[in-house]
Amino acid sequence: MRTTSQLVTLGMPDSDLYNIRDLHLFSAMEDEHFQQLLRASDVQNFPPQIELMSEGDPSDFLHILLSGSVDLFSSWNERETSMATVRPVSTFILAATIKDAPYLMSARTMEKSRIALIPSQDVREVFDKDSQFARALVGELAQCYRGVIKNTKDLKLRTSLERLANYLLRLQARTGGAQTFTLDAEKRRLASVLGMTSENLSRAFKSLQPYGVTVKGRQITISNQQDLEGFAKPNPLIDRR
Amino acid sequence: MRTTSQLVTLGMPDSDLYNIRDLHLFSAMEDEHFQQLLRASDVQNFPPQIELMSEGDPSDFLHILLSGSVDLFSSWNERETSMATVRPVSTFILAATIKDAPYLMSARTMEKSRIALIPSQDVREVFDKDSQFARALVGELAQCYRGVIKNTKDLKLRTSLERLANYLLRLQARTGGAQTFTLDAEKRRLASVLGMTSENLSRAFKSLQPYGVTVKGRQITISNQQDLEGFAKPNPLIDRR
DNA sequence: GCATCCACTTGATAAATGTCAACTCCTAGC
DNA sequence: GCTAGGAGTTGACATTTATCAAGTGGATGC
Repeated sequence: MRTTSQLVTLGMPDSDLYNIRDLHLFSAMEDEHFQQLLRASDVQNFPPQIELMSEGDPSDFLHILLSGSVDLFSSWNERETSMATVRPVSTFILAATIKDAPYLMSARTMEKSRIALIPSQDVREVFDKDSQFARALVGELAQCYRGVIKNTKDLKLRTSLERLANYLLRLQARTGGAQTFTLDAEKRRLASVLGMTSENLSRAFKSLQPYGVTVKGRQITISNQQDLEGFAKPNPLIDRR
Repeated sequence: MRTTSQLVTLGMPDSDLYNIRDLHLFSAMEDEHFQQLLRASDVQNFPPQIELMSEGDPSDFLHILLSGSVDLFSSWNERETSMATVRPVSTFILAATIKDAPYLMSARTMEKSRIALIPSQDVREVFDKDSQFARALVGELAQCYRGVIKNTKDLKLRTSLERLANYLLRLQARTGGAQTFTLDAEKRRLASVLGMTSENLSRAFKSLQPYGVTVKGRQITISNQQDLEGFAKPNPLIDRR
């Protein structure tokens, strides 16, 4: 009987293995299949600002971000927008891998990042023979789908100011709920994520001052929680992530 | 051995059964499991403009639209937006059913509609024991996910005029590619789907006249395909549906 | 055939958002 | 410490989009 710890012989540090195995996506699958995935896979370190893939490329690898952070973005007609931020430990471009379809988004490292690459071919093979893995994929994809739907509601139902206010409330909750917390990205990226320009974001922060929002560099303080929530009107069907 | 045609005893017309069984989602699953789903299910006819579910409701039933059409929409803070149109034969609110989570969207019939309702509980039970069904779910959800991502790119990267132009090109392709074709919904719904107001849509149609678009009621004519495509710059990573 | 209704359109105006250019301020590197 | 570069900000202005109010026109019903 093999155990996960023996897989260290594959050249991947134990901690990486455990982190991956602990992902909901991989936790229930058969050990042998998990090993098949890892045998074929590769862990690489990337410097910041490296483009990992371009939209339209064939999806050769399922990516798992082990440390660092990755920006998923998309372009059309000389314009570019940030679609999402990937934080460790999680997979990305799962749907393209499964459907054997081209990537819909490009990806670049935002900081020094450690990424496991699993050949899409192997993911699909294991998907065909490991029904526990297939079931985990269903949960993962349903979750992703609902996340994107929430994002669409945010975009279509709210102004940029309202999106910012709700973003701050979500970030605050995610980082522990303290009055003061720190933005997790450059402001220009935040602007792009929220679907606005840097200039507009800058002004939006000012417009939130009357609701008790103070900005100092990347540090945000919400001095009047009630006030901001009264304006933002957060809604679990949009904001619970 | 039971065959699908014997299921007529369940009270559902043969044609409905075949239509459902033919959906990619149900085509590979075991017959016995398919029967379990149908035994518990119910087919109902709804008049137009009936609200089938409200966002936030627990997801008690997987819905399958057999005929008619359904509008999926969402509200926040007195505002409302159309998220998608369901056309037969297809399922909707699959992700909520699978995750046993509240609906993220509301649904209403746009015309007289025939809908099969399968208790979510049964869908999840069959999902647990039928791995072919689980695999089909993966494909379906990945497809849905990619669809919403494309929609997000459309919203974030294009102006409303560009969205309309590309929408017309997609609709034209979907309805056979002829120069003249017919809008499949009221203009005010189309406006909402495209994330704009009726008034703005009306003006947008006018702005497309120089590119050879003529509008007469619901009938659209694209007299200069090249010209319109030159403006719309359709892209498979956004527009191929 | 006429009245009514309702989707759609149009015009005037306001609000939201983007663009461009100049400027501030911080920081990395020498 | 000084300088260069870049993120962020600000102001002036343009564009896009929404809002409100008043039409128009086609379909329906009596």
